[in-house]
Amino acid sequence: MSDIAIRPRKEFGKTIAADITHRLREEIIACGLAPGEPLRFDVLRERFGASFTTLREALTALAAEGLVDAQEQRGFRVAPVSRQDLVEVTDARVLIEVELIRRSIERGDDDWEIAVISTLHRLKRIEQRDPEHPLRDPEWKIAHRQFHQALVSACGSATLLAIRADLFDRAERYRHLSANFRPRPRDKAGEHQAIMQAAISRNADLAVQLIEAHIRSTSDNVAKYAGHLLDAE
Amino acid sequence: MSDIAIRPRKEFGKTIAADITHRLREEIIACGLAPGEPLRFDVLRERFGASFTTLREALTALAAEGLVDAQEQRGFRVAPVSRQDLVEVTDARVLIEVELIRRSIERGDDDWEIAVISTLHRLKRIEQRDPEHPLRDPEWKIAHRQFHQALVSACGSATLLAIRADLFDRAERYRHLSANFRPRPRDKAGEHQAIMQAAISRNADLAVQLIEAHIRSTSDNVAKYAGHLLDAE
DNA sequence: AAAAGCCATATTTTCGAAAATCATACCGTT
DNA sequence: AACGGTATGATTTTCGAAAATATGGCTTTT
Repeated sequence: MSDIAIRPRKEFGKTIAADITHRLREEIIACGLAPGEPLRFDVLRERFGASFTTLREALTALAAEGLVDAQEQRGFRVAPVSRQDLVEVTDARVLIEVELIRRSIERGDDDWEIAVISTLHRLKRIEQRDPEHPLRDPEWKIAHRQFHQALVSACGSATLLAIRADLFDRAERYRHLSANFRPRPRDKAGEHQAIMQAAISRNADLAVQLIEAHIRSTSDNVAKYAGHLLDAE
Repeated sequence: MSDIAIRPRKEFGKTIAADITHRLREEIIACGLAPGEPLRFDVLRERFGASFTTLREALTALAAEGLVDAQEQRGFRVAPVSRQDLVEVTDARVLIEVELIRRSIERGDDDWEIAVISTLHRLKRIEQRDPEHPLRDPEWKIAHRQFHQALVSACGSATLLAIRADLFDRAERYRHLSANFRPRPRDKAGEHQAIMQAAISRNADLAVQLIEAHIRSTSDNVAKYAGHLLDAE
């Protein structure tokens, strides 16, 4: 009976390094670690309970994803934010997401349609619980991510999906950055619904147009409500 | 006088991990480490003279670039090659490179033009030395990379340039893979010249068309002459 | 003979100490 | 006071031993 409720030191089957990478990623995206903040090993060691080298491995991986900034011989810090970076991430997302939506609409089968519909359904359910502050709900975040993931999942390119995933994470961090200052969410539910319908009805041009507007308006909102955080560096 | 000719254990100002990452990357691209080959720490330790954890950090970084395949609890191996992966890399390169060429042509200033012209000039000079086997010449590889880099350097997006660089490396590995079986290089010099002229004369449509043909014909050549290496896995 | 369990060995993964490097404060000189 | 150099403490980076995990062969059982 002694082993009840002992939290496992890592997820099953994973290395500690992979687990730390995951936890650090989530924390950076959620801005629990502020942009530009130095990531000192003493602090991380205490917070995550891992050794120097394991942490170093995790930070190296996150640096490749663009969430951490590695400064040779001077340690790591959370990747800074800036208007320029926000614009770059947004443009890159549009370029790639538009292409992947087209390919998915062209290639998607029944399973794809089901995935799109069901992930949207779950997202709506969760939104009904707390319509005011969806971003604060971890489940909403997951469901939102999964819906967008489902939309492009039939594109057929693991390579582009991996790139897309990294950009999505970087964009999500910006959303979190502005979440505390944004008066109230716009009608995302309606936008998601429209995107889903365009995709399922195989109207690629419309779906692409809606997705681009969706991405850009999210980005514009960040620039509008978190602008003061993007300039001061 | 005792310190003459002692090779420094690392490049100036860099960490050992960054140095090892660089050397491993070059070796994988050049197929000195074969696709799919297991990367055991004993062997790497001897070959690169670094410790477990330093090597691990390098391998983690290369895994994020798609040159190394990390298998949880079962070590690392050189990323395998396949027809599917070649197609994905090629398509992704076309998508991104086309966009970056357009942006560079639109935004490039005098310095950009000079960089394009001078990197092409150097490339041609090197090609004259050994017109038969350019890929075996390390200087040609560098010059070739720099010419293509110069073409897109004015695009204004560090984010997309970083993605492009990773894809370029992955594609270059496939070129090396087929280099030993390819009878003789096609007229790359002429293609590069035409691309340069289209770019400098700000003919975006033509430049894009030429770049896409350039990338795809290179990929087709790999599939043609290294096909036997892409299926057997 | 095939499958399942078990042990021994090979290999990866993690750790904290030690070395290397950087940042800062101090001191002497101009 | 300003500057340059140097010592000191803080922090990162590297290392090889030790722990954890996987692999392959051997034995036993069905």
